[in-house]
Amino acid sequence: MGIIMEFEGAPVEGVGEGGAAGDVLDKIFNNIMKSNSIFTNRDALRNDYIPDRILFRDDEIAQLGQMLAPILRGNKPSNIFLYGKTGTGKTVVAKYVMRKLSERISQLKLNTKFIYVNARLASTQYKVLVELGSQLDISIPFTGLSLSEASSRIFDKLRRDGVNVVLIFDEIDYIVKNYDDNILYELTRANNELLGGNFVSIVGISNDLKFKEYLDPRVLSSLSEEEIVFPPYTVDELEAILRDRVKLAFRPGVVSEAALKLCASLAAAEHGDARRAVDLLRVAGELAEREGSEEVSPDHVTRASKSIERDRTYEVVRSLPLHAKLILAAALSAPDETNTGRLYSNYALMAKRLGIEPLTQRRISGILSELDVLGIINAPVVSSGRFGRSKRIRLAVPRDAVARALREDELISSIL
DNA sequence: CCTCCACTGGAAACCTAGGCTC
DNA sequence: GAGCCTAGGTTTCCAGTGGAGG
Repeated sequence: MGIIMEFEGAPVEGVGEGGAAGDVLDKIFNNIMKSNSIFTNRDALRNDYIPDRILFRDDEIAQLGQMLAPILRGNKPSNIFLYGKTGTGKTVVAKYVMRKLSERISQLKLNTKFIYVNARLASTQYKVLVELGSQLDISIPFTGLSLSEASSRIFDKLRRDGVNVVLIFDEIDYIVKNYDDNILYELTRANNELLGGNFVSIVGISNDLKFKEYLDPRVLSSLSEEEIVFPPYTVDELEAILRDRVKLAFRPGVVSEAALKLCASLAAAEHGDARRAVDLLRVAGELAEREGSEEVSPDHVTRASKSIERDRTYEVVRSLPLHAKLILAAALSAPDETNTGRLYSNYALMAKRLGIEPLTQRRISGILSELDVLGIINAPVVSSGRFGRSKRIRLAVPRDAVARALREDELISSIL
């Protein structure tokens, strides 16, 4: 297994072989080592950071704590369902409560484990079970087993070891929409199989408020025995949250009041998304630091906002499967707006030129819908009357970011 | 009000990689 | 090691459809 090195941010230019390179590197390293970094604790701005106190979520924390408290007596808590839009604190609250409870559990020497699985990363039912297994030290081959075989291996092990599990299942809507709710059924059913007082409880987290409509009624009734709804943050709340993080992450006085307010209002415009607010702050800070600025200004925030979008696009496109990339390559070389048929023939041509067998139009239509969901393209179905019905396709992200990510792929870069 | 295009999107069949059984 | 099984991706088949132009 190789080591993949990733460089974040702007490429370092002018570093070649020979004498000058050392000087450049020395300069970079010295800058980093200088103790007067504007950051004091950059980690406090990472999006997996869980602060010691979470603002404006006291009720939700209390509710979740209350619902999960039975595990301290070794009893099974209800299955719980958390929902609210992105960046409303669902994940952070869940992880926070999980951390606090874990402390108690280890004091009491209870055999209960918390497991966190994100369904966007473990994107198929089978992968969810593999992930679940790996966190419980049960090795499940990445293919070859049936879902029920894989889940009974997990249950067997839990029963043998007498382990209770609270599964925090983030972005649970992802698997349910793409497949059906088999594993959810398997998992909620687990308690009947696990005799002897063991339990598996699920804390499901969803961004999609309508997600429940996709669920089988049997699963729904057992999955959402309890629910907590997370409202979006207001601008004032976002400001307070940022102010809190600024204290943790930056040297005093570095972040200007105007910059902070701008972060808050930009994020508030996107349905009160705290994650976005903190991301903006972090990237703005990194920009400021890289430029050797002593202050994070509103200008840094504005530029951060653009750079975040580019980075996201770049990351998403880069990790796409080959044919999805080819479709984007075809879309890049097409006019701004096109439709399925035209894009398909363009794509098929490119594929053949690369010696790749093109997928069928039916499949491409499906991939286009997936790209639409990812937000890379915009592809609503429109009817042009006599001229048929098709997807109206246009890129929804900056062209240059897509192009940069595609050029990374050796095969595709050869025809761009 | 009807027609008919260029697809869409559901359903089923098929393919592949890999584990399991004997 | 042959033969069987499954999940997930793809192909095949096809009925269904919104609305501009007649």
